[in-house]
Amino acid sequence: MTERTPGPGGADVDPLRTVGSFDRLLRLLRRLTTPDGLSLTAASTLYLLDEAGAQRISDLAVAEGVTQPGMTQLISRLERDGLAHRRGDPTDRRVVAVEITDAGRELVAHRRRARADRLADLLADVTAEERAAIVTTLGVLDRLAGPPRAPVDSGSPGNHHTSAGHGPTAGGNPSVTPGSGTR
Amino acid sequence: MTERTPGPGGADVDPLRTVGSFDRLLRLLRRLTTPDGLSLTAASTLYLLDEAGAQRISDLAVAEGVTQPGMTQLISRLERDGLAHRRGDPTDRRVVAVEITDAGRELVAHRRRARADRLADLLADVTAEERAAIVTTLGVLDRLAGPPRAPVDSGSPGNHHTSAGHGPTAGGNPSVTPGSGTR
DNA sequence: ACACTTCTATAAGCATGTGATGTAAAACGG
DNA sequence: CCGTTTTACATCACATGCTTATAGAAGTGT
Repeated sequence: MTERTPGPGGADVDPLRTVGSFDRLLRLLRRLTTPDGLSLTAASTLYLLDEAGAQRISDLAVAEGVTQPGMTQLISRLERDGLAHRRGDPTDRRVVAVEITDAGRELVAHRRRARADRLADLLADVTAEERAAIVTTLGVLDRLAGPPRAPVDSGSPGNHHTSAGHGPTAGGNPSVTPGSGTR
Repeated sequence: MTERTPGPGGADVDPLRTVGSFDRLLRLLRRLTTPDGLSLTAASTLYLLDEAGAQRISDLAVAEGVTQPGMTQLISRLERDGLAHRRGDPTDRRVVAVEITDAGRELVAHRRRARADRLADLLADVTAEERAAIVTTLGVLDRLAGPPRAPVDSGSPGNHHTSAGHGPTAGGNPSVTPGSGTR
């Protein structure tokens, strides 16, 4: 409420100021990582398994943006901890379907609750108006984070990537196949 | 707990839905990590050095939420890469003042620009209304992420107007002294 | 002078990621 | 049907970035 943003059509987010906030956000996020001993990737993977059901390793790797060996190892760790397990696919014996276990589901649920509580706490200090703004912002984030956003060349050339060089999204496509392709 | 039903007929943030968005945000963030080879902590530390000037190692450790040895090592890496350097403090020869170098400053500036550009790109797909909402949200974040600067033990009693009772800051206080871990 | 504290460094270990390779199963081509 | 290629996963060697435990040097108090 302190800052009444100018009306529609006008002024904008000041990128520099925004970047500052972004830094602080990152610092904040780094802190609330894994209250329960799961890495970000591990947690995210578990969530995915919980929501979308069994998945093959390479798909998980793509979804989480890590390499296939990385995902293999992550799954091994999850399996070791009893949160997921491998199940062979009878129709194609190369693939491994990874499933979340009951323990995993429980952990996910617990985490989710804890996080919701925490958020609720934080939101207690926030006015209704601000809350509305947050809801809107989250919607935007959903939009931006949801679809992988078609890469550069597929269509309109007007899309200039400023930081083209080594895209931050460079990791964006770690390419699941390390050895076989590039080279 | 924290049955935060926002009172006066305001728009409500549904914690569960919010948590979902939060997950997606995390996934997004993990991807845009370090386009230029810096870890989150390294980047954050550099920013701090850039903004606040020379700092002693233990202060940096507290500020970044890592242990003192961790910070010592991080500084060694930054030094190795020419982004920061140690400078002895003549008045107290135990301490080491860490300073950012010109190269470090340059990198920070570059990163900041790149990030601003990227943000600008993203914001291109956002309506003015949504932008306003984002600005408001960022303000909230600043408020929430900014002050909690006074963790537990340091100094003045009665200082804790922070989230004393219910420690949502769960992992939040690694504390510079190693011995105090939960576990 | 001596014990105590403070600040940094070093050592050893763990978790998590990468790239290069190995290997079995499936898909293709003749 | 057999050989080659592709696909899907695993394994190995290594790098990073943390952690705890501990050492050691420099201030402080008595």
